[in-house]
Amino acid sequence: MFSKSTEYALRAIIYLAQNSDPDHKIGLEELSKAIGSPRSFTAKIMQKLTKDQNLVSSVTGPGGGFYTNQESKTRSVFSVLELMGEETTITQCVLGLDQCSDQNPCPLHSTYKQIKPRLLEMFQGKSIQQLAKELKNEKTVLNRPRKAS
Amino acid sequence: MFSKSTEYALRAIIYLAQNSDPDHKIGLEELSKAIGSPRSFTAKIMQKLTKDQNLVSSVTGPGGGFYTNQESKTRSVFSVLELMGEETTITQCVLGLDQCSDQNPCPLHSTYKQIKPRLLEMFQGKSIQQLAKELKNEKTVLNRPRKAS
DNA sequence: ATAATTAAAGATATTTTTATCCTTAATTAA
DNA sequence: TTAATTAAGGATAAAAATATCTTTAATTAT
Ligand code: FES
Ligand code: FES
Repeated sequence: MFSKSTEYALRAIIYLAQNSDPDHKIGLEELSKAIGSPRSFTAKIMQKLTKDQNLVSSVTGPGGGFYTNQESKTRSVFSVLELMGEETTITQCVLGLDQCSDQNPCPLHSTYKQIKPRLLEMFQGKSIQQLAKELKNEKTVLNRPRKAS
Repeated sequence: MFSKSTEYALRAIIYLAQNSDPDHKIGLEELSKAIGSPRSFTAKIMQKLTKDQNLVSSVTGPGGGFYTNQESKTRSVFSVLELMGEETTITQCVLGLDQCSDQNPCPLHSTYKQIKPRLLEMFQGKSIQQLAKELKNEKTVLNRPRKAS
């Protein structure tokens, strides 16, 4: 559904929401291993995420790393999608027409019209923190286990 | 949501379902203009679609072109997605984990679990012919109008 | 048979996405 | 102040997606 970059970004920020705070930062090494993403590529994505204030912060040097503060954890999952330029994945026309609207509907529009709001709600209605909590409570995972448990 | 290739494929097959039959074939020129896709690239996609029997047929030479027969029009939109290798776009884990299942759910799984069946139904429950009919009846479009009407 | 038309097939080209590596800058600890 | 650590930034590289062009094969009309 989303690009690898966005998948990594989502996994990374959820991991940080669960495991970091301003007093406990996570290094790139731990982070990329935890979410099962290529280290250097993840570095690039983190640079993008830290560009946007309010989402992910970082500090260089010993003891440094990436972290989320309390406020950033309240941001919606959708805000991550926006930052990664993936709103269109949900909002654009399924057949690729210039705009998805009731004005010039494609043949799939009337059906997609019913699903799109649910997809938006799925991401807009969930905060990063909520996902992190589910991770803790419901035994969900962020990495790619080779064998199912 | 889908790749350009898949978007073109869907638009093409819907156009053919509406405008072609074994006695009235559509040339690449008309087809690519009608759906607003790059001509040569569309040719490649059509080759893929004609490889699968039952979906799109073609004939070379004067009067030749692409067409759909009555049976192929009854196929589901999902069958096109399968042919284009896009089932995973819907079925795979939103966070990119190896598998999307209740076994090793990611933090978004419980929410996506409610939407995924609707997305599948959206494509499995619609035949190509149904979309072509909507195109005719409900004034839907397949190209990219520069100005909304 | 020959010429014209059309898709199939193959070769390339371009762009975007994904990924790695190397150098620099910031921070901390000794 | 020096050395160590860590992310930032820049330069490439590799792979995949998108796109174009040229040649070939099939079919039809003359
Ligand atoms: S116009 Fe195509 S999905 Fe809305
Ligand atoms: S496991 Fe992630 S969406 Fe199902």
